[in-house]
Amino acid sequence: MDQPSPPRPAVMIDVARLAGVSHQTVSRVLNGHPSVRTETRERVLTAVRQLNYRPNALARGLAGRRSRVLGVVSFDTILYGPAATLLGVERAARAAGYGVSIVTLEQLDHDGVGDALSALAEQSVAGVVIIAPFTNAAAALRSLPTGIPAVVVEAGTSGALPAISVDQVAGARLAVRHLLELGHETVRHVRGPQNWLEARDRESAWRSTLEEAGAAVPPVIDGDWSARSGYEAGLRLAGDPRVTAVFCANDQQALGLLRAFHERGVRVPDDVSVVGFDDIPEAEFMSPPLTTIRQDFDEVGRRCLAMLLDLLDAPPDLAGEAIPRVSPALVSRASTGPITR
Amino acid sequence: MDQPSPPRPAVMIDVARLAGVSHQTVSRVLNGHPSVRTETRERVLTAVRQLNYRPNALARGLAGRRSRVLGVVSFDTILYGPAATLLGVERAARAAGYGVSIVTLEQLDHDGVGDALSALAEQSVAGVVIIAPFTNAAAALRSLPTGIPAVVVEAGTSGALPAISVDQVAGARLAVRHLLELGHETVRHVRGPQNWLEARDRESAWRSTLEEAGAAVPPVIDGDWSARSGYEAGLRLAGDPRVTAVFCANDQQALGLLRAFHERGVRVPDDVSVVGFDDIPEAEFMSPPLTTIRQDFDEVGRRCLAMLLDLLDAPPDLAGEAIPRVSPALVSRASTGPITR
DNA sequence: AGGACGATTGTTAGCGTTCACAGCAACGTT
DNA sequence: AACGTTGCTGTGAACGCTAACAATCGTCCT
Repeated sequence: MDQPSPPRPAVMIDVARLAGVSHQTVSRVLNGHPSVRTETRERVLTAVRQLNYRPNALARGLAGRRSRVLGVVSFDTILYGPAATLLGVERAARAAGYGVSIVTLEQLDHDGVGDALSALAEQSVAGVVIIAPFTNAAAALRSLPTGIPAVVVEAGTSGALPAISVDQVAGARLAVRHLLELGHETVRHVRGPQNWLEARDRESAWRSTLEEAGAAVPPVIDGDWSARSGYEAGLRLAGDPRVTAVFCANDQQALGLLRAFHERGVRVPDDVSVVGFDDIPEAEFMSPPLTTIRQDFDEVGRRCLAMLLDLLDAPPDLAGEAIPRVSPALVSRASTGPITR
Repeated sequence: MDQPSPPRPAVMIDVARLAGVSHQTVSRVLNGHPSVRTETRERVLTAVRQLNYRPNALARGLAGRRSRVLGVVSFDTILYGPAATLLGVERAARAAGYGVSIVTLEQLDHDGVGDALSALAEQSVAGVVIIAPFTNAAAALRSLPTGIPAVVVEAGTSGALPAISVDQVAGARLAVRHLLELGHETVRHVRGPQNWLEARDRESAWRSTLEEAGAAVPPVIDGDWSARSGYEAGLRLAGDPRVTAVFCANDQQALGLLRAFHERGVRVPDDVSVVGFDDIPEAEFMSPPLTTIRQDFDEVGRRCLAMLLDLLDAPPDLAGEAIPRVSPALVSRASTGPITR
């Protein structure tokens, strides 16, 4: 506050002048180039501090190759999963010194992803993370403009692009096994929207786990991710005395289901056991507390960013790499119990 | 797919050559400058399409004044409010042709905001939206580097910077009045974390509404935004027969409270009425469905962006402007009812 | 001792745009 | 006929930085 700050922020040449060196030397210091005398480096750094100099990212990006900014294509950032993943990615990116530019898709379609991608390309992002796990993703991704390095998060079995995902199949299996082991003869499933890969994975793992166990596979019940869809499923299921266990594709649906059961006098877990998926912070405080499958979205974000950074350094054979999977875990709470009728 | 796409994306000079004009004319066409002959404009646009040219935002930002990218400083993007606001802002920004760069704060402190802001300044964003409604915000904001236009969202009574907010006071008043009108003699309040402006506003409005109505003001109960804190508050309150109405600072807390009441055999709304705040999508499916205060975050996002864009064109007297407030609404559901004991 | 070499620094040229300032017609004015 | 005006277009110089190369110096090797 002593000196009136200049209206125009300092630029590299100002630093150079103050330190008595050329602007290129300043650049070298800032980029950690090895061959700079220690004394010179000190002098430059002092000048930097004195002028409160911050390099201009735009100019950097224009002149150099890469732009210290990553793009993230996301979908419904109010949903817990995408929001948590976005946060994880953003954190990891910031830790690695990258800025993050986001584009939220309005709808899950081919063009949407294409547009988002080219909007990001326009901003010359160094790479992109795609958190848009819908079934047509692969196709849209092939239209990646000018080969920006990209990593897909949460996609199921993709293949075309480097991907990382929570192991949905393992998660669904945990849920179904848990219920079967409690003595339930079979398990109903309220699935998620069919254009989400996660929803498909969870459904097919539910089906195959039942089959493996020799249990009957009852009809699946449709739903989107909303509590409302769970509620509606619950109303339908409440009348059926054969139903003793339900596996919901996410926790919100489970909440709606619990609500419907409560309304209809179906007791949980005495009459019916319920399992969700995600372990949202609220799951523990539902009535009753919800048994669910926990996903570590932060880990997903970290791993995915590590992957992208690798890709930036060495953009090699993107084919055939195994998709790293983060393991989910069963969190057992009061909404599930042994069969009693 | 007919022509092999060139490895290097087209730049302005390529377009110019193809159209047989100078690069400056291309620039003029792209920026909608009036004095370009229609025929020339057509020729340029055709070339643009043919080469699939997209202007480079970095170069644009460097050369021109403003950079078609807005910064957003946010806090806990997993919370419903911030996530919804972020989405609203992002949508509005995209609609206005702006990209969005985000920085999520790890913790709510002065330095955090300062760092976030200078990280964004480094990227030469045209302006920033700050969704970090903590009580020290004003101070931190004054340290805005080099006067980037900024708008604050969700802040309470700020003053230093242009702001927009949901009218927390009106919302809390709606909640308390609703309960009083149902015949409750007074209303307990589970408040939010004290460093959030919203939490303070809701608490003080709760207090003043009670006072205005001549009702006793019982002690406030501490909480953060979490369901857990609501649960703990619920356990404490469940033993007290004088408690007939509770106003929670958000819906998650209300969920926890409902859980605790259910566990302790307190019936809602027969024994105690409960009101939340936010109207998260799950509120309708809690047991019982939650009476709450709905906030229109999308509207907040839109209004706030409009404000910022105004600021970009004319950065005038930022002092003393009244803070536009978005009105919340009461959504009455089964968790509240007339007093019965 | 002559020259090659490594370390350190400076110089020059871009990166892809926009901005400021010319040009250069075709037109009307005095 | 000489001179402003207006409408359209081109030229050169930024913007702030990095990349590639040149320059300088002291040191090491034969």
